[in-house]
Amino acid sequence: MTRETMVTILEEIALLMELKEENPFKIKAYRSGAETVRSFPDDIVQRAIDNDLTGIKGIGEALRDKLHEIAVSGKLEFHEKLRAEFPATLFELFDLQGLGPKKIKVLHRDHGINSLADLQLACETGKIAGTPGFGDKSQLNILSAIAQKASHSGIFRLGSVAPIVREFLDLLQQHPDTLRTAVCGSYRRGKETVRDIDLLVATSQPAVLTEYFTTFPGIKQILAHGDTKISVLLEDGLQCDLRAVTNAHFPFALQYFSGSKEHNVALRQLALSKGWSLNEYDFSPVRDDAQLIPDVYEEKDIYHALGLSYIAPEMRENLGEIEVAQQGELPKLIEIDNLRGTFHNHTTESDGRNSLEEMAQAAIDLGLQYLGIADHSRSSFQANGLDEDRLLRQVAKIRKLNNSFEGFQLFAGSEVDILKDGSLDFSDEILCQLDYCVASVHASFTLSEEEMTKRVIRAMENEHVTMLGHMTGRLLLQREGYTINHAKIIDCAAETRTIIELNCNPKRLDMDWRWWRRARDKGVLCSINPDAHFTHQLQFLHFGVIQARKGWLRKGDVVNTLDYEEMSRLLKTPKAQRTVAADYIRQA
DNA sequence: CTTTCTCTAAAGTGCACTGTGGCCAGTGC
Repeated sequence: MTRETMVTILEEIALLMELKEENPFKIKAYRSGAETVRSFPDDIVQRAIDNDLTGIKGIGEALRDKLHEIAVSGKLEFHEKLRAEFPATLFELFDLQGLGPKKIKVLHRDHGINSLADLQLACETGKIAGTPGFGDKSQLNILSAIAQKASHSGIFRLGSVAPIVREFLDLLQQHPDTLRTAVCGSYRRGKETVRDIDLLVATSQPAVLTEYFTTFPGIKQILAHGDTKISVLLEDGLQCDLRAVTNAHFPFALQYFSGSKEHNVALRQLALSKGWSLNEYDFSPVRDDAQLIPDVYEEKDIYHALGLSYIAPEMRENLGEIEVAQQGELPKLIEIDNLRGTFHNHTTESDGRNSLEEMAQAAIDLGLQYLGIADHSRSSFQANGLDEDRLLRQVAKIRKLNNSFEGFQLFAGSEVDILKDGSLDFSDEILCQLDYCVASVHASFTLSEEEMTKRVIRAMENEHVTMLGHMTGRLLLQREGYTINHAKIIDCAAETRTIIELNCNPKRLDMDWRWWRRARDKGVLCSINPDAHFTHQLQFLHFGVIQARKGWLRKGDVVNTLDYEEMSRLLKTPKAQRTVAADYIRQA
């Protein structure tokens, strides 16, 4: 019995109750109960077994008894009965944009739709249009939502595969015949989404290692199993390949399988110019006048042999990195250790799940010198946004709490909504009482590109807007971002000295890495922000640093590498005069 | 279903957008 089982059952009950159109507050109670269980800072399973849940906020009499039943027996009769009323495949429909419980219920009841496949067929044959509440447009929208979902199948977010990669590398490392291990592919390059995991192991016993790999947890199906390569499908549909090579071939295999394909093609051309061919095993001479091939022990030796400085995997997209490496002018990329603090974090005051004090302690534990709090503003009702009174009380609380820290400080801020017309959710009189402010779009996503760009530019022109939050609002593999003219926003950020956030939530990673080089070259500063709603989400910083590296950012391009004193000074400087601060950080 | 300065009773995020159907209902944030 695990905590996850308890959470899953409660969440499924909520979904089923939605289909049955139960009292919405009842449904909400199950959802919040699930969230409480998920983030409970103690052994909730044991507490449930002992029936010791009384007094936990969000868990009343009914949930207490149900959780006890789950913890003791592994299942819940109430849940099983509820589940028997609907086919399990009906849940697939909840992933479709635009379909909620009410519409799904109608589709199920009036059309016998039980699965995604049923729905697609019904739409394609024109059976849905004409149903009360559905017209031609709805039918088309459903089809495009289905296509959208299909286009995401087999693709995974960097953040969701990271734990599996860590676990598998660890298991490989434990084997006595393992010499070296590495993860390659798009994961190593830090792409925001990946299609598979490519693992590599150096060993003199390749067949033993590929056999060992079959015992790894979570494998659903073995797609191919040879002596040096094995390919498996994991339970969630993610494909994972392992290649076992000799220690001598390891650097070449690592380089080759890390890609990108385009980067490797360019590299091979470079090798040819020296009279060598390059593949996943080694360099070999292809002409009589070939230059002498140097020894290769590590991946960097390959780059050096080709007359290049070592190119970090994140940069290997053939976007100019080879030319720059030839000139020996590769940027020294930012590293996680360079960060001194971070902004844009939530607490229980809005929709975060940890208190101000817990968030501060977590930041201290990570070794940060400062943490910026930025709870939602009043217009974000869905996120329990703060009104002026609550915000000012929070500011006062932060000021008081700051007296109790040594070598650490909180910055009081707000994630203020950018309203439809580009005005802000709080007046300047309120904003000027904060240490900083992140401005973000949370509603009216469907404006035209021109209107959206104008809207955001108006917000950035405000003296109190320190930084722009998640540039496009995208949710990777889930929702397209709103359309906005990145180039114009970047220009405006440079002009107004507004910092642009690199939101590290693995679902967002927004602004996209493809734009950062341009921003950097215009002199725009980046703030790597976790958008943490839990203490453990401060660890998202790790993903943000990888994206920053993909965007060629250096320590000096990232504002939260400044120490507390420098950061404090920068925030107190009027925006127009921050040129100096920006130059200063650049030299640092 | 849970909480509560109405504690055996009532209140519990509110607005914008879309499409449909006739001025509303469902969805998403």
